[in-house]
Amino acid sequence: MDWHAIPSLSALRAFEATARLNSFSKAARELNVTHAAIAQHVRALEAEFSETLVFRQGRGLALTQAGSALSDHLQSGFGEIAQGVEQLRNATNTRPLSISLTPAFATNWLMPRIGSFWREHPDISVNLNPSSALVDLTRDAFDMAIRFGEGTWRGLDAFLLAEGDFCVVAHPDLVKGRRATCLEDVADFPWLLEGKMRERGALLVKEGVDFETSTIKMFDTNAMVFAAVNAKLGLSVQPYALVKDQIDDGKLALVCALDRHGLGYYVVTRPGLQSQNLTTFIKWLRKQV
Amino acid sequence: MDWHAIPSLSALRAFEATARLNSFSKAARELNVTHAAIAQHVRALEAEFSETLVFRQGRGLALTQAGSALSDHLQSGFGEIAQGVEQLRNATNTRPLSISLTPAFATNWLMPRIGSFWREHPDISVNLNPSSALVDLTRDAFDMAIRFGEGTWRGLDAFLLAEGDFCVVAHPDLVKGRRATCLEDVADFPWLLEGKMRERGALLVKEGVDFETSTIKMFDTNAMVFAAVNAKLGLSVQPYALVKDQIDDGKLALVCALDRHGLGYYVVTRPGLQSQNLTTFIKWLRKQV
DNA sequence: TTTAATATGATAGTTGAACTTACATATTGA
DNA sequence: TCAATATGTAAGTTCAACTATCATATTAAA
Repeated sequence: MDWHAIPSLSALRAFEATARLNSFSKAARELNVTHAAIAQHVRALEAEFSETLVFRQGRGLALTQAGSALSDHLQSGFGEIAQGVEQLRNATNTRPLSISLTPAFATNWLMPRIGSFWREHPDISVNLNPSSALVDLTRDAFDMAIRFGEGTWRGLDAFLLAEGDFCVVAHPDLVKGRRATCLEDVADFPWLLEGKMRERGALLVKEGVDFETSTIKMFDTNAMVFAAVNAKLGLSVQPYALVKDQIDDGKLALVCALDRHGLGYYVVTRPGLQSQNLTTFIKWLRKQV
Repeated sequence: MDWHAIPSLSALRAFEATARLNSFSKAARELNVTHAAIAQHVRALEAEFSETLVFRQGRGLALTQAGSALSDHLQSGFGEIAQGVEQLRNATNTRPLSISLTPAFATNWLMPRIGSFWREHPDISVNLNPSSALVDLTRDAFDMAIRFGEGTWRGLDAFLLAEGDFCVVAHPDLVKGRRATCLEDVADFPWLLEGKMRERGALLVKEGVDFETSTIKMFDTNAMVFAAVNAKLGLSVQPYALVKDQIDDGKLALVCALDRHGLGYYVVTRPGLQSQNLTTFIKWLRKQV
């Protein structure tokens, strides 16, 4: 593309409208300017090409051969551009919201609630991508992510969705008949830990748990830890937000809460303007907490 | 075409270059502006669409899916426009010069000289359209006309190419042995007149010719008048410019010159800029007189 | 023919989109 | 760690684009 060969795009736009409507005045009304602006542009084009493009015919204008030829190309070219712009606008409004989140948060927090969003906004489709891997919102075309952390991600906006305070939980049957309100009460139960989550182990050490004398069972995923807890195999450390629902329902027993440590689940977005659909979804999210 | 749906064309142009070159800096150099100007345009587009179009990748930039889709349309659209502009520029420089002139001037003045123009400018083709009818330079797509008259045509530029002084000519054989330097000397010869040219008859009356006592032969075209003169049938009134060459060659005899009356052959053009080829042709014309 | 409505023609004056300047920050390769 | 080369951002400037205005041209209806 040699941009030097192309005269003022505003002038070409003015001429395109003039050619299509056979009138400066009509073109001016379409482009929301005065007829003088249009006429100046068209005269400038004629000077640029040393070629008459339009001439007076009665009340309006008619195209010369040269003007007609140029107009054909302009209509086709600008049409293509308009189409591209149109497609982009449509795509922005109709494509599914793409959201990256951790599998545990998806399973234990979002899935039980997402039905309400779908009922309220049946026209907005949401594409949930559970993955522990960090993603680049821009490169991987996610509109939003829900991440566990301290709330600081370079170059991204984030706000706290749910506190990340950890707690110890067990199956109600397992601790039935026990006081089970502090760690000492359940010191004889095995610990069920996800292999990757070393920080949760460290947290327990800080709470006075002695791994030398405790039984420890490791699992690959948090989903397997939950399955083990439900099988009454032992105790698990989980963010309170993830297990609150099941505790309230009596499906899990809360053994004890651990100290706050400043972590939490954050809604992470790209800075700047957000699509209407994303704004709607985030508003809904805030209503859930 | 709904121009309201299309954002700033300058911004689209900036984005097109950015997308093609994967760099603000390169786009800026191509468009002869600073990188800041390009960046502002692209950011404005992103805000307009609420959609990221480019993101940093190493030293340069990469396109998002949305950016890539838009870029495709823009390249195609702007390409079409560039092509139209290019064709128009080429057409202006390569299409034949189209010139309207009177048949008599073409035959008697221009044709004997045009060979020299073709030799000097073999690349410029000239389309001569002999016609007595007045033409609209713009509507009929003529670059230029040569017309006989007073030099004032509304809305058109004109300059005098050759004086239009009339003279009386005859075949040399016809007036051989006569003094033939004034009208009285040849009062007994017939007048050969073109039917339409009543003003030339009026001119003769003003010169003292008595049509009551003279023989008059009328012809439909000036070419037939010339043929009749060459057949030694009588006298003819012609603009001096048209017969000067033949008088100099001895092919015609000049009987007498008539009074000046302010008419002449004019080069008539549209006001404003002229194509290079037309300028060249007009320059050559002036050299011939 | 006159008048009213609606065009284009032309130009001096105004304005804001586009641009430059300037400095900060980020990435890469030597 | 430094030099080279990007992008990020904001304040300030400028000129292309636009408006306002008046003149002129065309058409249709009175």
